[in-house]
This record gives sequence, structure tokens and C-alpha cells, in this order.
Amino acid sequence: MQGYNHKTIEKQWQQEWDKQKLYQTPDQVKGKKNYYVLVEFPYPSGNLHIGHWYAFAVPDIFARKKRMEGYNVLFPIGFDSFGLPAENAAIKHGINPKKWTYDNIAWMTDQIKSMGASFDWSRRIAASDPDYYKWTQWLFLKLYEKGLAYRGKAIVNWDPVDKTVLANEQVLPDGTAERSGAKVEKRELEQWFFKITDYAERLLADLDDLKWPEQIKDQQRNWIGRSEGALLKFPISNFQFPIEVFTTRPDTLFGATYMVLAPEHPLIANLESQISNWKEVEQYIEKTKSKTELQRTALEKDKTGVELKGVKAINPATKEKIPIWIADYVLMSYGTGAIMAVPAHDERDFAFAKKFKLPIRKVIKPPQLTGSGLVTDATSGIWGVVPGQNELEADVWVGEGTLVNSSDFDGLNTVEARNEITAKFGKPKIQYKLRDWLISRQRYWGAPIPIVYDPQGQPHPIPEKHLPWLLPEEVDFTPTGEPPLGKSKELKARTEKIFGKGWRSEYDTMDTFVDSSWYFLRYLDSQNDKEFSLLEKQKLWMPIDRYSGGAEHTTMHVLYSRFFYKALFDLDLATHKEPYVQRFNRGIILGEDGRKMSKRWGNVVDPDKQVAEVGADSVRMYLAFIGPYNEAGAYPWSTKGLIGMRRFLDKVFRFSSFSPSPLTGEGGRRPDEGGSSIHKLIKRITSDIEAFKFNTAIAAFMEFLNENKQMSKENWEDFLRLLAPFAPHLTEELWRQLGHKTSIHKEPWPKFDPKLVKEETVTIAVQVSGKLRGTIIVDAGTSEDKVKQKALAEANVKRHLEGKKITKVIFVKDKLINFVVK
RNA sequence: GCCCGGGUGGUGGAACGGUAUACACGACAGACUUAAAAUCUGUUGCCUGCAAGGGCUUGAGAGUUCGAAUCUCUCCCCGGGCACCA
Repeated sequence: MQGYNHKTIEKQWQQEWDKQKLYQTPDQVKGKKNYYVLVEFPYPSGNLHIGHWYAFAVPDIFARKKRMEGYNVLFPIGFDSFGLPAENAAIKHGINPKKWTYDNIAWMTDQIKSMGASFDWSRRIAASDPDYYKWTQWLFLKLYEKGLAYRGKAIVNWDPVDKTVLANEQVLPDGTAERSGAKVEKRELEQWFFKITDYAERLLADLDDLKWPEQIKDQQRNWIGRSEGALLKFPISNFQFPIEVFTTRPDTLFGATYMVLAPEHPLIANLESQISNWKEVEQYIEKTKSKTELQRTALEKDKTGVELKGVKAINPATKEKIPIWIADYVLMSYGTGAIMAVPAHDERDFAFAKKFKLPIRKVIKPPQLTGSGLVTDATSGIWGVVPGQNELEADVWVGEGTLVNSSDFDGLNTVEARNEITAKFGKPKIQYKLRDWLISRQRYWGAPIPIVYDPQGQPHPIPEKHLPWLLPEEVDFTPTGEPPLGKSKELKARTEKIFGKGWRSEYDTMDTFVDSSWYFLRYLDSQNDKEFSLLEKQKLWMPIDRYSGGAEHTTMHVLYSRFFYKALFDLDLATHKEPYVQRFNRGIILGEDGRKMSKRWGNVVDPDKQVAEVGADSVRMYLAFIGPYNEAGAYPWSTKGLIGMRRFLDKVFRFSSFSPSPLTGEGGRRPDEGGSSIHKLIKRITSDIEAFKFNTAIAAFMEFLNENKQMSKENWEDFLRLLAPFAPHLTEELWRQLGHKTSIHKEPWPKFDPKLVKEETVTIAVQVSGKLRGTIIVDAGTSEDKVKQKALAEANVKRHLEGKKITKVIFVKDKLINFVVK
């Protein structure tokens, strides 16, 4: 028997750790600093995926190492257990979503426990527990009081066959419903929003101080999408209200030759009596409504639009009357829903102007042409295209330059002109792409929004004493057009009993991103039924030291939870400005064929099966070895590689059996004579784990074992301590075999002696004109002169220096010597 | 189109501007075995040479430097995010 029996070992030690409550984390331990390691809590989909292992078992290495270093480490776990799949299972198979969810949680809990991760299960939470969502509702009410939760109209996807609202993912690219196949319509419904846009500036500015990977910060910046520009007003002839536009290029105002309104723009209806082609306009608006967001944007450059005939706008700078169009390339949801079109300096406006033969006027001279003498004359046909003659080849210049055809502003550069034109014709405005967070879901399996409506339809918050506002249990899921909660007799009776006849509860539930926006605070005080998370406890743990999760959550979950936390901070319900000190996005594990794991490809790796074959320690370590964990790469699974890792652990196991028994003193190992090598290993492992570079740490273990055929008991014990976070079961077993009565996981992290880390001898590269011609071995710290002497004595170096003159010698201590020759 | 990452052996990947290809997988050869598996040992970037050695090599091309996978510029390709955002 060459290998070890992982089945017995792993089960035995997991039970033992559980019995000893080894990973239960007290709020405070005297003399220990608190350290919070967080992984995103999983959705209880029903079965553990290899990705879950990657997400939990690898950061566990880090958590364990921190614990051994003497920190009081919180490494909690829970379930993000509200959401659509439970409800789909209910509709499809008639299973109760609650039963489905909690069965999954029970099953997955066992699966997660098989990892041997050091989670503190005593703090476990589940978003769908009334104990939990009570506080989700309570926090909603806090935001509502603060004016950060409001009701507004929003357009939703409506399935006319199933008579239900669909999530965007349930609408196929061709605009039909995934389930019913019906053509999805748009409906405007009253929805609840969180005012995340109020925090746009802080969400953006505070990124600067975070020590996160720039990539993640950039993605958030992009998503927030800050633009500086101006609001400008264009009067409409014979009409009292002007059209207001947002533009980032007020400097091009003199080139605005027409205007475009989004088809949904409210002004259009007010202008009906003046519009001579109203029928055509109406048709266009109808057509726009029937398009899905995807269809509307998929058409890309092929622009459509209709002129509002009979009305004109006035360019405030040139006083010219310019036509007004409506077109769906202008979005109601950004800026003011209207634009001034400057076809000479905007590619979209240019394409539109060409198609509909609208005038193009150049007002910016590109810097390249300055002084070239090529183009100076506005009548030459190259500068400033006369209305009606825009078929002439004319290019778009969207860059900076010098103003022309702009009356008093001629000659100014675009940057100056932006300020001056804004000052004269409008006012500065900062615009964000970020929209308010729509949290209403016309769904069952979520936290009910704690709002009731009086008989007049006015919303009222549900008083705190009625929380949790329970999700009704017996609900009919047959899609009928009525929201599931609207069909609950119990909910109706409950509402009327508490609030009075004619009152009704809100039927929508909250987006699950609300649940996950504060879960990390509940772990700190998971049993508290008086507070969502005691501030005193938050002070002990927040902010989170390391947060590791999927790259797909960068712009949604991470941004939402930052917003939530900031809002709580403003309400004195949180202790810091930012929740996460460090955030890492992990990569993904691909199938053995290099494709994304999918039933379709038959390349799904089942972790349970792998664990049964080679054990949890091998799976953990293989995943840690597959690539750098601090980069969000995509790594293909390799069963051969996994077996290779098992081979390494078997080697560790066999190595141990040669060690001297503390009882008998027998064993084939001599005391380590060098004594320094383990110190180098300690140094490497320590810094690699800290940097989340588990792959190179494991390589270091392998090298060490390859190089050291024998080892002192002390060094061997240090080796096991270092390996303990990676292979917690095997190291525990070997540790106990050495006679120790307490767990290796309670051992202190080995320390290295800086003096012993230094190499005694070093290999120095000898180069001639930058090319390697030999190596010499010298004592560390040998002076330039001595190295030079020895290097020049090398035969091969001599040969290359033959007949050449050394013009320069570059010496890098303990590294290299380079003779530059002529 | 815009914003980020990347491009290194047959494969996953290592390399503070200083000996490129650590570690692992795979492959090949040998030992053990009746045999296979397992294990152990050795070889393994490419070209050339009996050997010592020499030449080439980090997507392509240029530049900076005594010295570049690493820094700069141009281009090509791959991945991720955003996208008619005015």
C-alpha cells in the first residue's frame, strides 16, 4: 500500500474538528487581532459545482494560515437562498420553493463540509430565513425613511401569454419569451427603486483610496460612467417650453443643425397640435415601443427617425431655426432624452444626417491641419458644408481642435470654448450612466417589500413590530397575470386584519441583490433578534480584510453592497465608508476540453466524484495549483494534474513514515545539517499565501521535497505546519502520528530566521556583452574584484574575450558580472 | 467602437530590468515485475555538433539599456467588461 487512505483520514478528522468546535470564532480573543476573510455566499442550486470548491476551498488556505499566524479569523458561510430557480422548479415540477431550497441547503451543507474548510458554521445564515429577511425588510424601511427608497414608473418585460413579468434573461434575443414563446411586450409599472445615483459621486471618488486591483476599479468607474458637460436650452418657436439637452461638447453648439428627441420624450405629446405629420410620428413611437432593448440597440448604425414637421427649434447660438426629429438612437434614460445634433463632430449624428440629408456644419478645426495651409477657406467645400450640399464628402472630427464658424468664439481651443459657451448659453452638468437600482421583482421567492397601500393606493411602511412581514406559504404559481403574492388569501387577511379593510400589501418582492448587500454584517451577529448587526460587533470586524468572489459580480453585487454600506454608514448603522479593504476576483475552472463546463458538452467535473477518488486535500491543492488565484483567468481542469497532486501527497505520506518515531526513536533520518533550507521555504510559503499565489507556494513544497531526502524532526514538523492550510486532513493525521495530542491547526505559523534565509553560496552569471558565457559559484557577498578574477579565469569566458577590449564591467552583487567588449 | 487584461515548450503555468522555460502534466528511456499498474531513476524549447561548444527562441516589428518576457511606440491575435450613454 503506497498511498494513504483519504476516506478514513478525512472523515475522521472532519468529525473531530467538528466535535472540538475548532473553527468556531469568538467575537474577540484577548491578545489576538480580528481578521475577516469573506467569500461570496452560494446560491443553493442543489449540487456543488467544482467552481464552489474553487471559491471556498482555496481561500480557506489563506484563512487557515492567518489563524495560525495568531489572528482571530472569521471565515463565515451562508446561503443566498432567495431567487428565481426555486420558483421555476415550483412552476415546472410543482415543488414547493421553500422545500426545494431547504433540501438543497441541507445537501449542499454536507458537500461543503467535505472540503474540510474552516468555516464557522455556528454563524451560518440563509437569506430566506425569516430571521434574516426580517432585517432585509427593516433595512429597506431605514432607506425608505431616509428617502433612498422610492416608487417610480419603470418599463418591464410583459409576457402576454403567461401574463407575467419576465426578467431580462428570460427574454430571447429575438424578443420572444423563453418559456411561452410569446412576443414580449413592454409595460410601464410602478416599481420600487433605491437611489444609488445619489451616491454616484462617492462610489466613484472613494474607489481611489481602495487597494483593489485597478481592473476592478476601472470596471466600476466605467459602470458609473461619469461625464462632464453642459445643459443647454433650445427654444421652440411658438411654444412656451424649450428643449433641454445634455452635451459633453458645448463647444460644438454652433454646429448643431438639428435636434433629436427620444421617441418617449414627454414633450412630443404637448406638441401634437403643431405637428403636421402626427400620424407618421405616432406610428414611429408605436414601433419603438414594440422593440425590445436588444432589438433597439442591435440595429447599431442603421438609424431610423421621423421629423416633427411644423415645429422648429432655435439654436441659441446661431438663432437659426433648426428641424426637430425623433429617433430611437436617442435614449430617454440618459441625460434629458434629447440631444443637439452636431453631425460634423459626432459619428452618430453624422450617420443620421447623411441618411436624412440634414445639414452638416463644421465648427472645429482639427489640430493636425493647423498651419498646414491646406484647409483654411470655409467656402472651399471641405470646411463648413452648406445646407443642402451635404452629400459632398465630409468627414467627422470628434477630437479636440480650434473653433471656427462660431462667431465670437472662433480661434478658441475646444477645451476653453466648452467653459465659455457653457457659461453663456447654459450651465455645467455632471451626468452619470449609473441608473437607480430597481429592486421590485414581480416574483414569489424573495423578501416581501414591507409596504402596504391604503384604500386610496397610497404606500405606507409596515411598522417594525410587524416584521418579519412573512412571505405567505400557500401560494398558487399558475401564471395568470396576477402577481403570486396577490393570490394569497392569507396575506390579504393578514393585511386587512392589521391595517383595516381595503388595505393591501405590496405584492412585489425584493431583488436578491438586496439580500446580498448586507449579509456580511449579519455574520457578525447572526443570532441577534433585536438588531440587524450590533454596532459594537461591527467595530470588532469591519471592514472586511479580504473579499474573494466571482468577476461577474464586479459591477452589480460589489457596487450595490458598497452603496448599501455607505447608506448605512450615513444612517449610523455602519462603522466605515467602505466595506471591503481588499477585493479579489477569482478565475473560472473550464472543462477538460478547455470549454466552459456545461451539460451540453458533457465536460462537467463532479467534485464529489473527484473527492471520492483522490480525497479533498488533493482536490483543494490541485485547484490551488492550477493557476494564480489573484488573477481572474480561465483554467482548464485536468484529471491527470489532479492525480499528480495526489502523487505529491502520497510522497508526503511516505516521507513521513520514515521519520523517527518519538516513542521508539527509530527512523532513517539524520538531523538536518544545513538547517537553513526550511527557513527559505517558510519565507516563500508565507509571502506566496499572503499574495494569493498558492500555485507557486505549492511548487515550493514540491521543490523542497525533491531536494531534501532527509530531514530533522524539527524541520519535518515545520514542513507539516506550512502544509497544514493546504492539506488540512493529511497533515493533521501525520501530525498526530508524530505523537501530538492537539490539532496541527492550533499550531503557530513557523517563523523564519532572516539570517538563515540568506544563501551561503551563490551562482553568478558571467556575461560577455550581455551574453551568458558561464557561471561561477562564490560565497555570498563576494566583492567585485574577486568575482572578476574568478570569472576571467573561466575557459569559455577567456575564449570570448580573446582579442577584445573590455570597455566596461557591470557587476550586480550575488547575481552577475557582465564584461562589455569592443 | 470604448475601457481593461493577456499572448512564454506538446499542455497548465514560473521568472524584483540581471542565468527564460521553476513546479506540474504529458512524452521518451531505464530499474523493479512473468506482465501490467504503482513506484523509483534519467532525458525532454528549437537548430547544429562525436564532444567542448555555438546559434536561435517569450505573438510581429522597431526603440530605450551593458543587459528586455518584463519599460516605450506601432501592428496582429485572444479573453473580459461596456456599448447609439450625446
